[in-house]
Amino acid sequence: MRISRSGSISGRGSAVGDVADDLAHEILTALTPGASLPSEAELASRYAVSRLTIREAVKLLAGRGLLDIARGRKAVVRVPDGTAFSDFLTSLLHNDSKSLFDLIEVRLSLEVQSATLAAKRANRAGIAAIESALRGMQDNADAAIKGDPAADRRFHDFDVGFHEAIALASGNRILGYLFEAMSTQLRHGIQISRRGHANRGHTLYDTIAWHERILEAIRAGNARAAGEAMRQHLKDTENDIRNALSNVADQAT
Amino acid sequence: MRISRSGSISGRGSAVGDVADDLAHEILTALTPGASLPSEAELASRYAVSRLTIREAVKLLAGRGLLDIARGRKAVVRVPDGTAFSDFLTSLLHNDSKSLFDLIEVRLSLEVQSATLAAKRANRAGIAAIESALRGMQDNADAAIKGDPAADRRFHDFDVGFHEAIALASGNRILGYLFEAMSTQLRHGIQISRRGHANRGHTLYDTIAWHERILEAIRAGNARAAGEAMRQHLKDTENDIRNALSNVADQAT
DNA sequence: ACTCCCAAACATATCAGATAACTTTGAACA
DNA sequence: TGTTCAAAGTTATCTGATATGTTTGGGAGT
Repeated sequence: MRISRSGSISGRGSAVGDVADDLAHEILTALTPGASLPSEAELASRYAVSRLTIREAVKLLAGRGLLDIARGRKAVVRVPDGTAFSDFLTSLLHNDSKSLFDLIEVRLSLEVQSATLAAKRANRAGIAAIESALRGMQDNADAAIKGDPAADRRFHDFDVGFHEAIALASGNRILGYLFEAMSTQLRHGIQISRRGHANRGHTLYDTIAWHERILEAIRAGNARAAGEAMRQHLKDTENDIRNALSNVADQAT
Repeated sequence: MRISRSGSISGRGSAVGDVADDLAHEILTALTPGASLPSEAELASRYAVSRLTIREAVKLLAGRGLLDIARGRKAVVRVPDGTAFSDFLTSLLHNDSKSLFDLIEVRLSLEVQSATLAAKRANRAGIAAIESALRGMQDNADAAIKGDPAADRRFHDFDVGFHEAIALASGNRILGYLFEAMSTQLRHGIQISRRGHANRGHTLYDTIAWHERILEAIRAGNARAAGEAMRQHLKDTENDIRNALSNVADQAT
C-alpha cells in the first residue's frame, strides 16, 4: 500500500485502502470530534468486507491520528491536535541533538510570528488568557525558588501555558497546533534549560520580566515590539539550553 | 488504544501497541530508509503473537508514515519526508478558506527564516541548486508566456524547486520537511495565484526578478536582505491569491 | 422512590487456519 | 546469452472462535 501525495491511502485493488479512504473522508466531512464510528461489525456489513479489513483500516486511521481506539468502546473521532505532527517530529528527531536545535530554530520563528499576530489580533479573552498564565507564574515563583517541587512544576506549566495562549491568540489555528506539537517535543529541552537557568544565575523573576514585556507589547497592540521581545526571550532560552547541554557534556567527560 | 504524549502508541495491555512501539523504535534506531522489515510470519514468531497482530501494528506504523506496504513485498522503511505532516494538515484544513490563509501565514514565516538562514549557511552546492532552479525558470519563461502549457508547468515546477532549494540550503532539516508538506497543501493555492498574476498584469519576469533578488542576497551572505526580499515576494504572492479568490467569488455571483 | 450492584448484551482484541493474488527468483529451454 | 515460466515467498483477505473490556438495564435492598 502506498500513501499518495494527496494524503489518501492508495487503495488501488486494496480493500483496506478503499475503506480507509472512505472512512477518512466521512470523518473529515460528516463527523464531529467526539462522535463515535459505527461498530466494526456494522462497518463490515456496510462495506461488505470482513471485520478484519475494517480493523486494519481503522488502525491505519488511528496511526494517522484521526481516531482514538479503546477496547470495548467504539472508535471515536479524535479532537484535532498537534499529536500527528508531534509523531511526525518524533520519527525525524530520534536522539539527534542537531535536530533539537533545528526544532528550536523553527519554534523561534513561529513564536515570534505568534506574538506579532497576537499583538495585532488578540481580543479581550485572548489577552485575559495570557494574563492569567502570567499571574500563575507570579503566584508560584516564590515557592518554586524556595524549592517546593510542586510549585516549581506549576510555574513551568504556566510558562508553557503563557506561550500557548499567545499562539492561540494569534488567531491562526495552525500556529496553535504546531505550538502544541513542538512544545511536546521541546519539553525535555526546556527542562534542561531550567537547569541552565540555575547555572547562569538566572532567576524565575527574569523569566517573568520577559513575559511581562511581551504581554505589555501585545496589550498595546505593538506588533513589532511583541515579536522582538519574544525573539530575545527565546534567544535567551536557546542559549540556556546550549549551555546546559555543554555542561552535561563536560560532566560526562 | 491511545496515542500518548510521547508519540508512542500506548500499549498497556495491547499486543498491537506493544509491537508497534517496539517496531517503531527499531525502525528509528536500527534500520535505514529503504531497508525491509522481516516478513510478517517471522515477526509473528519473534514477538510470539499471531500474524494478525503484526499486520495491525504494521498498518498503524504505515498510517504514521514510517513504512511503505505493498502486496507481495516486505514492508519497507520509508524515507522521511513531509507526508505525515501533510496528512496532518489535510485533516485540519478540509475546505476551510481561512485555513488556507493561516497556512500561507505560517509558510511566510518559515520561508523568511529559510532565506535568512540560507544566506548565513548555504554552501556552494546549496547555492548552485538555487541557481539551477532559477535558470530553469528563465529558460522556460518565454515559451510559457507564449502559451506553451508544458513550459508553463516546468516554470512552475522550477519555481517550487527554487523555494525548496532555499529551504534545504538553510541547513535545517525540519524546515525542509515542513516546506515539502506545506507546498503539497499550497499547490492548489499557488495555481490560483498564477491566475491572479494574469489578472494583475504581472508577468513571469516579475517573479524571476524577485527570485534573482533573493538569490543575490543569499549569495552575498546578507541574511537580513534575503529574509526581507523573501517576505516581500511572498506578500506579493499572498495578495495575488487573495485577488484571485475574490475574483472567483465575483464570477460565482 | 432511590441507590447500588451485577449479569447480560455489546464491542473490541487476539488467535488459528485457509485461500487468493502478487513478486521475486532461479532453473529450464531456445 | 537471453527469455520464459513455474515454484517459492509474501502479503491480502476471509471465516469462525475465544477472551476481555465497557455499557446498560433490571432487581435487590434500603
